[in-house]
Amino acid sequence: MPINSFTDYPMSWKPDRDALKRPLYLSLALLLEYDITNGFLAPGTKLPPQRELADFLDVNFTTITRAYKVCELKGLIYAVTGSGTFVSPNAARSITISKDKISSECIDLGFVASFEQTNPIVAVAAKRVMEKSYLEQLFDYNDPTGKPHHKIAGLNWMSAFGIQADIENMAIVSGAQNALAITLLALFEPGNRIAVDIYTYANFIEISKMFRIKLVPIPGDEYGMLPNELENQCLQLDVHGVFLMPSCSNPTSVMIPENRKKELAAIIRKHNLILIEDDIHAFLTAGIIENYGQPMFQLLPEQTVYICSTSKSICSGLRVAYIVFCDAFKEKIIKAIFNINVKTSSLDAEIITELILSGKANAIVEEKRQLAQSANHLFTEFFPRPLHTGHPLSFYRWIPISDNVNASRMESYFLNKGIRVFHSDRFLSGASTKDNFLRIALASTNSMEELQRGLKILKENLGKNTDV
Amino acid sequence: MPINSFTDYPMSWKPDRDALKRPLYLSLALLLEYDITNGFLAPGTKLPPQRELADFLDVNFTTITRAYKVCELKGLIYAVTGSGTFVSPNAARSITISKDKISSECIDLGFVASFEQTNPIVAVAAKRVMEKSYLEQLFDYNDPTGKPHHKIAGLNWMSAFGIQADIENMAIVSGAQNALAITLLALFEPGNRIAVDIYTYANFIEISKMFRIKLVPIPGDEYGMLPNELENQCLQLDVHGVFLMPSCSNPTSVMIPENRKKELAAIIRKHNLILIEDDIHAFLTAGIIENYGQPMFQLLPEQTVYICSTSKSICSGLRVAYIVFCDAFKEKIIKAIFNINVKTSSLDAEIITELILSGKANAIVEEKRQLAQSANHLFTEFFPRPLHTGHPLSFYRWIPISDNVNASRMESYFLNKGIRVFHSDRFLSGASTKDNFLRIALASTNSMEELQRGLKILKENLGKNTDV
DNA sequence: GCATTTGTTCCTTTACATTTG
DNA sequence: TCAAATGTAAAGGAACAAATG
Repeated sequence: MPINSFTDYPMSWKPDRDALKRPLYLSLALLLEYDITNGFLAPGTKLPPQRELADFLDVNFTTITRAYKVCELKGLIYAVTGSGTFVSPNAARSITISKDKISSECIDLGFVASFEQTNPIVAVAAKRVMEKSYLEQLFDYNDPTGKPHHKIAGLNWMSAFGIQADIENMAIVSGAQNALAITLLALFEPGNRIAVDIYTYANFIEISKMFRIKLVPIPGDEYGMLPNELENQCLQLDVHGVFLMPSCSNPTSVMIPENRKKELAAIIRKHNLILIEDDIHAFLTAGIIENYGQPMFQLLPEQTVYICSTSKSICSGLRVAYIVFCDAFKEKIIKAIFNINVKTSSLDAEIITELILSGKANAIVEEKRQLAQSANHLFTEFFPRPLHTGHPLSFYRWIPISDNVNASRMESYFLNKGIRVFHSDRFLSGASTKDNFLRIALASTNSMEELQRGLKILKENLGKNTDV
Repeated sequence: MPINSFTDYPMSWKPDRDALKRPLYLSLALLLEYDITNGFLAPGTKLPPQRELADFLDVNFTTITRAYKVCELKGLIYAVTGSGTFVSPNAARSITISKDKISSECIDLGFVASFEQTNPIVAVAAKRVMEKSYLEQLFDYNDPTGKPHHKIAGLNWMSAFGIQADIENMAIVSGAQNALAITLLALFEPGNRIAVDIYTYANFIEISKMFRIKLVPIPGDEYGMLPNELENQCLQLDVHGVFLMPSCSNPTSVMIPENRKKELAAIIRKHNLILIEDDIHAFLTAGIIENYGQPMFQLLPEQTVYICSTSKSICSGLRVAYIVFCDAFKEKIIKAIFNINVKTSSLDAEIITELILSGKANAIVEEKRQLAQSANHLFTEFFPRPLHTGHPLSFYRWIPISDNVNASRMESYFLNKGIRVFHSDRFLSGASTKDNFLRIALASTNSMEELQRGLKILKENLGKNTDV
């Protein structure tokens, strides 16, 4: 029975006792989900402590634990022992980022495309593929993990980034996101934990939610995730994996230097984590950036799933990525590939292969690099101060902002001004922070002129958007 | 403390008490998984009852419940209230079916391909696509759910099967299996139950396991799933969905007649299930088979996810399927598409579209139908008696066998004889049965002559494979 | 620095439903 | 027909761990 009085300290959430049906915990979880998705409980709201709410509802406190857990696995709330339970920053909305649904008058500085101006080169390669004597063999079920010459071309391509692997330890999949889905399905289970940067790839956050995998946010500095912070979490929690983009993290554009990679690798090895290394930006880094060494896969080949997509470097529409793994992961990953994809289109893989073998892929990369350089140069003209560290050729920039309205309103405000930008809350893997940033995509406009117009709008309206 | 004596009635599984660590249930689940995957516990073995094992290990019986549940969600075991807990038929091996890993001397009557002899027509269409003025636009991130003209062609294609839908209620995905993965991820949660035929599509069983979705086997007859059996299960359990292939079930080749569809639809409506309708064989049925009416989607548009792959009908290597859904499912499905695929290759979709709009897709279908007719005709020459009912143009046949050795040994036996066939155990959604069948693929050989050789080997060796 | 607050984990208790004989 | 066997589901209890003040 209730023993406290709640009149003096009203609880942030008072579910209707009479609305509860058996099973109590599910009924309660549904009520909570309803109130969050309908905006009655704003992001960041502290929910009543388990024992207090249990007292109020006259149930055992572990019933509240269960109800809260259902919502936590859906990503609606998060809990911190000692502090309380809070509504997630992105609880009420999907943060999935895609090219869909944006008005044509709007300049897109949100979604990160890949300087699509290079696609005429792809068209030429596609036409050359049509002359192949074995063209028809690209249209059947054979070679579900990739034809041997596709795989060899992939290994060849990745060797420039420092990857040494055998044809037996790789497969062709349909893009980096597809590779992440496959990896999570193959090697993780619902309830497993993966360590990530505090700000990380939004679609990785979303797919983790969908697979009921918990993310453990690890603080970082200008050189990336902090090894001792990772170690702390591993000592406290049962962490199964870690997700990193060492060549150029998304969204922060942080590049992890070699010594930091080694420190992180030591922790990852010590705690036997599975490292998911998304190296989609390798082509902007390996052989380009001074002192760049090698992917972390080479440091931890037995514990790493290395993902190398060609979407950003070669062609975004063909959906081809390479996934590299050790023998221990092989069977599980290939099974997941069969169950999610059956196979990746051999035609798409053939065109990518043609581009690689003919050297045109390198020409594309060179052109994209120059476009990236120009775009970054343009960006620094608008935002000259050293607002950030990060990769000099990044396809996006990460800027701190003083505006402190909520993320949705911020994004809407800029949409109304004619540009789409993404607020840092979209990329939050855990609790809200005081800091606010914007991620500005540089690779998605049709021209530098359009990018310039977009950046102008951004600069003119930054800082004007502050609540009380 | 233990109160019974176990010497007289030895338990089928006696885990080592001292090997248990805390948490007990996880430790126990791991032991069980190890003993099953390493063959110490054969498929079909009855495990000790929860209370008996609890007594033996001196723990509470719900601790056993939890340990068993972990293994059940992994598909290793299944439990029947009142009867006991049993090792699953396919616990120790992956039943995922793919084109991978088969020696080249072997005639493949296992994996169901799609009479790949029609692929030269696809090659011609691919070349024509290269002449399109908008070719380059097929290589970017745009239109992640499909370009409008791709979708319109898809609706056009499906209209021949009786589908009426709006362009807003469909998307292009990368094949039927991909569509199933997307549907399960979008609309179901771990622990949910989906009703299926006792024998069902093996890769659906596998992906359900991976997503921790429980399958509820429903008995059927020559006209498909029995409505009253479905109703019974819905009354007893919380069933969330049902998976059907009404045009031609895999592996049984059963075609559901119109009145049965209506009866099933009534139950599905009454219990508000989500129907997953895999209509990959529509092209062999709609407009071909007498008295064929329409897909179940048209009976239950608000509750059905309709999946129409072009892999079997047009081209297997291009990985294009259409997925049709109501408004209520739309947001979730599109989010799942973004998180698993980002998008499907627009080039692949364009080639399929070209084939459809030029009428060549119909020519391919006509050729495949004729090949299917020849193959079925050949089959009946070898197996003349009415061994089965089922679709007359099916790409595979389902035959009862008297041989009663276990599934793996049976398949190995035939592999040694030079043909690959699949035993019915691969397709079991639940408990083992006394009956044994083989699924014989007719659409995977390079020629009718090769099929004939394969069927000859099959016939010569059937029935010779019986233990004791 | 330690008591308090708060969340986590897992085992136990209780009630119940189905199958079998 | 009904009791026994067997599995299922939810909620309670107890011990623990982290963060707070």
